[in-house]
Amino acid sequence: MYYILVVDDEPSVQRELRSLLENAGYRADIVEDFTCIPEYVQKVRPDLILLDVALPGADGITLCSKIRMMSDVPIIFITSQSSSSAELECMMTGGDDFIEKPYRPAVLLAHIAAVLRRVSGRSQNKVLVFHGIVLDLLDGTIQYEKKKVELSKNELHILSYFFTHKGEIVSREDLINALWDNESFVDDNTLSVNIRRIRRKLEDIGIKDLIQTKRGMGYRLKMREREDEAEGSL
Amino acid sequence: MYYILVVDDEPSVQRELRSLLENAGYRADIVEDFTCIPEYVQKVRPDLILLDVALPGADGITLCSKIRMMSDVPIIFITSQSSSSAELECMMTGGDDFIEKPYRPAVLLAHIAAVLRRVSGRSQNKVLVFHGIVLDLLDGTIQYEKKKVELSKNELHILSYFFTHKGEIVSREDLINALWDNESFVDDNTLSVNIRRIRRKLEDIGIKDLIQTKRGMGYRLKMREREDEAEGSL
DNA sequence: TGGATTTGTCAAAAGTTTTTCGAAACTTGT
DNA sequence: ACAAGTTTCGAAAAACTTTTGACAAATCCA
Repeated sequence: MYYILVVDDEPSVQRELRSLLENAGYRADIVEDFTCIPEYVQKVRPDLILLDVALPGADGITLCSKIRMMSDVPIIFITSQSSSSAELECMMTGGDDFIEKPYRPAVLLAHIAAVLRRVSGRSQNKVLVFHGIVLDLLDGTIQYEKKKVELSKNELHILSYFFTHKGEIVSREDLINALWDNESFVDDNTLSVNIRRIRRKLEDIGIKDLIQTKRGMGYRLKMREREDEAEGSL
Repeated sequence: MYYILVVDDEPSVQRELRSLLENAGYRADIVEDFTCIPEYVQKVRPDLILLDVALPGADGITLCSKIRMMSDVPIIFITSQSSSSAELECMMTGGDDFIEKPYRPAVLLAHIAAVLRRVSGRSQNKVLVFHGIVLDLLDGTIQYEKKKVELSKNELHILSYFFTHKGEIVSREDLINALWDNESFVDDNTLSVNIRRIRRKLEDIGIKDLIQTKRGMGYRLKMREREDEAEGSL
């Protein structure tokens, strides 16, 4: 799970970014004490920094160059006043990307994912997120609030099917077709057992009742009341 | 000297970009035959691609995804009509950056430099590091805390594949393709044996459980869990 | 050429995951 | 409350994948 540091002074932006990032499966942290950010960065070692260009007291560009003296962490600048000379300065100071407000949340996430992809040595990030539950397709794991379990091939396959059909009722038949592509005549019960094993693993990490059964129809990922449209990262 | 491929159909833009890039110390090359760009990229191996989103015949986004199927080269999109959904699509398809026309030349150069700075760390690096384990590609050795072993060709190849796909599940098939690029029909078990030999050597220098097997899916470099309380040493 | 190293193959063993089975638990309609 | 149909559950068998050791083939290097 990637750890992103947000450096911005406006409370509304802070909240907005935090929820956006966390819903996209990142761990987000807000810094407010701008004076000792470079030291802080060195201490907590984030995977990426979102840095507001205009900060009260210190400006983002000097901050960036100070951070650069001690760390190579990727930095994405965020700015409200779009000026190409500001952009130039940001990029020359060691910034990795530059995004203007207002931005579409999904676009910001896409840029973050692109930078992280380059830096991490991982290829494309393939993560599906649902209510803070992070299903990592490359990794074959599912994570919820710091707890993580390994998934087997079937389990991963089933869960990814659910995560790409959030909230829909998925019929047993659909699942069976998705898993056992050709007709290999699996007992209908086989699916039940696979579901049960998934549910057990989910409980191990504190998720219960995620997969609901709709008797006679199939299964469904539980929709929670708090329904914010979070765009997943790539 | 970095080698940049420009994919754009307008002669004026071509000239402009060529002179801009060459004056900045890059080697620039213009492609016009859009149909076989992926193959061309694979052949000439540029360090970066500037890709116009709107091309006659083929669009930049499909082109990008085709290139991505065979190469990890950084791609910067250039567009004349600024649309956030186009930007989103570009970034999700594997693009590294997105720049709108009209741009200030210096800004474009700054973005190019930023992307190259990130990538150069990877392609030019002759050593790959992971959790204090140092894989020396030139030397053909792997080292961990003063202890070092020599690796054979296969072993080096496999390990470097893992080290460039940290934490991902790498399928046996991928590994086999990476090692025996032409179809020489190696026994599937051959890979297992090579893995075992690597594991044995790793154990000799005190590394155990680095290569995990995900049954039915492949292998994976063990990712360290991020510790929550960052114990910084200032 | 000859010896050492690396690489590929085989078949048996070890280990996991997946499937199957029957019984229990649950829903729904009458 | 009962019957009929679904779904869950635990345990054991089955199926499958990977590991292992031994050996042969291929390659490398003096």
